[in-house]
Parts: sequence; C-alpha cells; structure tokens
Amino acid sequence: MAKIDEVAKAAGVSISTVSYALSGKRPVSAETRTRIEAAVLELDYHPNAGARMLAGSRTNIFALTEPFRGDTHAPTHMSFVLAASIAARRNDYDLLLLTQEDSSRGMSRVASSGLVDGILVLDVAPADERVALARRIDIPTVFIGVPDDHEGLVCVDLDFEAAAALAVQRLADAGHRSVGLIGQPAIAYDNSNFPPRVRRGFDAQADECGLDAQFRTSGSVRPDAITTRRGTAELLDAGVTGLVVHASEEAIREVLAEVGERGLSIPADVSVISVASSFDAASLAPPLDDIPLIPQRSCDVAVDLALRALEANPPAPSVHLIAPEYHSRGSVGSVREGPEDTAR
Amino acid sequence: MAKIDEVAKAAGVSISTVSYALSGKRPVSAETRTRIEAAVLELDYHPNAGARMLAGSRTNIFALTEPFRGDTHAPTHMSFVLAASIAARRNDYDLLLLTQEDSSRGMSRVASSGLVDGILVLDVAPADERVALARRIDIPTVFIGVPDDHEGLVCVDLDFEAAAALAVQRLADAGHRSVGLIGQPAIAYDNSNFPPRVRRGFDAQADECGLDAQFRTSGSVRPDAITTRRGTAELLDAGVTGLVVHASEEAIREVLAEVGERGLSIPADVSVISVASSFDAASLAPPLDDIPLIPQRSCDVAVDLALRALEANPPAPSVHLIAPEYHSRGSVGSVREGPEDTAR
DNA sequence: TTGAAAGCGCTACCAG
DNA sequence: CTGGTAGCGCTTTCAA
Repeated sequence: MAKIDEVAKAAGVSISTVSYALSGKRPVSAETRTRIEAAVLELDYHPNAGARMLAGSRTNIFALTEPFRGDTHAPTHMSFVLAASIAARRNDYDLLLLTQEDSSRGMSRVASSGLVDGILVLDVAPADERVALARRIDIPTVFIGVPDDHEGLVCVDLDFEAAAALAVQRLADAGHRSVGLIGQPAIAYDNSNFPPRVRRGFDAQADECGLDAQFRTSGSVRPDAITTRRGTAELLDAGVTGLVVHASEEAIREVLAEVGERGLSIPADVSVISVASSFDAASLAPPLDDIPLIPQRSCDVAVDLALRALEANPPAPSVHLIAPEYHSRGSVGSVREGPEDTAR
Repeated sequence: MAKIDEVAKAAGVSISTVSYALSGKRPVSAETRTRIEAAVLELDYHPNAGARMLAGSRTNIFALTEPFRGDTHAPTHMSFVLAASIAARRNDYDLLLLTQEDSSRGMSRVASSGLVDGILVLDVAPADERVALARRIDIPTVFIGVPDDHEGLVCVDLDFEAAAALAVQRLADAGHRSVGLIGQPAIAYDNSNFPPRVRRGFDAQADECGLDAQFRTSGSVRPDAITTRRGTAELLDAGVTGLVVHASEEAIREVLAEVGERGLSIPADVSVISVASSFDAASLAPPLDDIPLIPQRSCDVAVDLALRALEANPPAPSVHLIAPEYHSRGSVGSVREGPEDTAR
C-alpha cells in the first residue's frame, strides 16, 4: 500500500507532480514522467480510492439499479448488467449494484453520500418509482428504457416502436395482408416498458398499411409452451401469413414447432420475423430475420450520456432511441396468391 | 449536502459528538442524541462516503466478482447476486460489481486502491484463476463455491456431496437397487465447481449402499430436451427405478414428461428426487421431493464470514459446508417387487 | 515545467 | 459524557 509521497520521493519529484503525471491534467516533461511511471511500477502504487473521492470531484463509480424481480427474463437482464459493466469499465468506472432493497432508498442513499457520480437505471417499468427520485436527486441519472412519464429525464433504448413497425412494413412489402404479433407474457405489459412499445408500433404500422392485425401473448407470467402454441395456432387458423414474434428464445421455438407441425414451411407458407431478440436468431431452425436488441449499444450510449452529464455543458434531457437494424435471413417471403384472391 | 459541522452547530454540540452519536462508538446522553438526530433529519445529513473511507478503516463496500459467462444458468446466478446484495445491505454494505474480463485485474485493482473491504467470489470454477489472487490480496475474500484447490481459502457452499448422498440414501432406504443421476449439461462439469461434487456424492453413496448407479447429462452446453429425454429413456430402459435429478427446471420437466409418456407413475413405478434445485420443486407435476440450493443461506454466511474477517480475531480459513435439507413431497416410494426377485 | 500547501469531511485519539 | 484536533491520502490552487 504505497502512498503518493513515497512515489514522489522515489522519483525525486513533488507530490503534486506525481498527481499531475498520473491524471494528465498538467503537462509533465517526458523524462520526469518516465521516472514517475517507473516508481509507480516499482512500488506497485495504486491511488487510494477514498482520498481520491474526498479530494477530487469524481468517485469513478456509477450506481446501477436493477431490481432483479423474479418474473423477469434473467438471461436478458444479465446481458444488460454485463454490458453496462463493460461500458463503465472502459471509461474507468466501477458499478455499484443496487437491487430491490427499496430501489428508491438505495438511490438517494448513494447519491446523497456522494458515493457515486451518477446512476444507471435498468429494468424500467412503465410507471417506475425511480422516475420521481431521478428528478429529485442532484446527480445525473440515465434510464435504459423509457418510462411512460419521461419528462425531463435522460433515457436510452432501442426504438421498439420503430422496430415493430419495420417488421410490419417488411411483411406488408412482401404482400402479406394479415399479420400477427406473438408478444411477451401478459404480465410484462404492466411491469416492463418495452413490450407495450412493441405492440404500439405493431398496431400503428399495421393500421398504416391497412393490414389485418392480431395479437397473442406467449404466457401469463412466464413464457409457456401451451399458451404460445395456442396463440400461434389461433393466428394461423385466422389466416395470418406474417408473424412478428417478440418473445423469448424458448417461446419462439414453440412458434416454429407449431408452424412446422402444421406442415407449413417458412417462408413459403408463413413469414416470421423476430423483433427485439437478445439471443441469436440466426441459430434457430430455420434462421429467422430479426431486429436484435443489443444491450451493448444501449449501455454504451447510457454510460456516455452519464459521463457527459458530469462535464461542463451537460446535454439536455432527452430520449435517445436507437434505430432498429433489420437482419435478413430468408424467413420472409412473398405471400402466395390464395384462393380468395383469385376467386374475386 | 449538509456536512457534519453543520449538524454539530444545529445540535449545539461538537463535531466529534455527532460522529460518535451516529456511529455509536461512544456513549452519548439520550438528550444529546435526540438533538443530534433531529438535526440530522432536519438537514438531511448523510456522511460523505469518501471522507468516511479515508478517515475510517472501513469502506462499507464489498466487491462481488461474478463473471457472467454466457453458458451459465442465468436465473440461478441472478438469485445469488440478489441474495448477496440483500445480505450485504442488511449489514450496511454495498456491492461493487466485478464482471468477466475484470475478474482478476478487477480484484487486485479494488483491493489495492482500498475501494472495498472484502471480496465475495461467485460462479467458482474448479480451477479458478481467482484462487491465486485471493491468496495474494490483503483483504478478506470469501468464495461462494468450492474450487478444487481451496487450501487456505474461506469457502461457503451447500454440501453438494452430502445432498447427493442423502438423495441416494433415501432411494436405497426405499428399496431401490438401481439408481440414475440426470446431471447438468456436460460443460458444467468443467466450468463449475458443484456439478462434479454432486456426481461424486452420488457415486460414493451408491457404492456405499451397493446400488447400481448410472449417470447421464441433460445436454452438452445448455440443457436440451433431446439429450435429457434420451438420457432418461436410457436409464429407465436399463431398469433404473430411482432417479436423482440435478438439472434446470426445464430439464426436469423433460424427465417427468418421459416418465409420463411411458405410462410410468411417480412414485409407484419410479421415484424421483431433485437435488440442489434453486426453483420450486413443489410446483412441478407431480411435486418432487427435493434438497434445495438456497442462495440466501450461502450468501448470508458468506457476508458474515467476510465481516468477521475484518474484525480483531478473524476466523481461520475453512470450507463451510451447509447441511442439505430434505423436503418430502411424496415422489419417492418403495420399490415394487419385480419378477426377478420373486423368481429367486 | 515544477513545488508547496491548503483543504476535502470525517474518524478517533487525547484531554477534560 | 463531551470537545478539540491531528491526521487519512489525495487534488488543485497559488507561486515560482
């Protein structure tokens, strides 16, 4: 546990020069810097975090609030936490984990004790209690997700509406007249912010294109095979030829299984697009066109925004929507002219 | 952002009295304490974290290393992270998250900068790189899991060997002569520390009881239905009447499905016990006897050990194995006398 | 380009 | 039971 004065002595310079050499906030001659760096390595010097926090204006820590509710999709959430951690570390920041210990109390605690420089909010609910807190707190807070009431907040997320709309548009372009959305488990439409956004985008674009549109969930609380199968079956029975799926990998497998068991093939008989998937839609059988949800992208932007909020000219509050990217894998085909059409 | 001197002034006492009143490290008269508490509330005072870390000997932060590898079972890992977080908070500690590429470097970084008081290690591999680091570092490190080489380390975990042995013993007691273990995906036997421990306990106890014992995995990389089904089928074909399952909820459902489709009933024809399950085995159909893995228990002990390691008389390094608890739900029955037995 | 020194806000020792 | 105060190890202003 060498201290800065030992480094200074070893390098034959003053304490302040060591500090500046390490922070780069003041020019230091190449020769001096070399000596200091050697001393640092020699003594295995690491600046004391507490002293830094006290003397400096930064703690180099962001809080990450992630309730870890039991009903959420664990793999997706883990991806976001990991992506946030990587993005933070790349900017020399650590993450302090705040779980459901009263997410609000944790936030105000770390904010008012000066433990963290900013807060990243994950697993955002449509009506999220952390929204009110973010407004009250005096450190930058970035939401990864968009709550219903986001006035004055900084939010980052995939543009789910646009993603769903893009999928519908592709189907419409391919001639499909009747499309269906297999969504998340029903409860997610209350607990999470993005499933409703996908649904809105889907409905709006279907309307825009004059398509017949229907919706089914993939379960009530968690994805379940029965509900997903039945929902898919109902849509196919109703003459849907284009499916947009916003569901877990397991649920999508059920959708594909149902399609397969009916002897329908993709894309000849039915077209399928996965939206906001955080798994690899290319490894499904058959590989599906998809518009992926990339945690890394959201988290990179979020960390960047948090960092910029600490600088002199903080960016104004706003919702950063990440443009959807469509990946073609051959699961969308032109609609086959059906008997109704020729009969007319 | 009120400071301690403002509180002191407001309460009409000295700074040190405020400090002692809040820490409880020195007796303070009831009346004085009341005035101080009033001032604290009034000014919304929260001690500055950096100053505390610098002046005091504690940071009130533990690091949590959790690689978040892609091939792990996310729900279980999330449970552990959550349990660790809750245990830490209950002791007024926060958790700093260290993820993958950070695991080794991150540990030494936070240790030598004095950012954290101790480290909790999750997702322990049999040959874990963090073991060497833990020995080098000068702050307490607690492993939640037991690496192969755990000499001199503090480890906490469910006694997986004993859990598996207990399950086998129950089957033996019920008269089963041939038992099978449906385990984790194959890769977990290299990447994680506990699957091999379950298998060892299973084999040892079967040997001890003179039972015929067989083993199958539930997949190669992730649990998969096909492998699980086939493994179950093979065991049943081989005359196994007692199944010990150490697998994910989805995999167990496949096991039960295979048993059901063969027209076998539980426990009349086949007995099934789930070991080290971190989901609710009571909600399966039929409800299964199980020996649960309770993240909360491991994490409570781990935090407690970390805390005690900071005190004057730190406990000696040791492996704390948590005794397995058997929950009966009627999925184990006496073995039916088969033709071979009566023929003798 | 470098150095000296004044804090940052708290804890804990030494007095009383 | 309470107060005064010397640091904790760094960052940053002011001087040179």
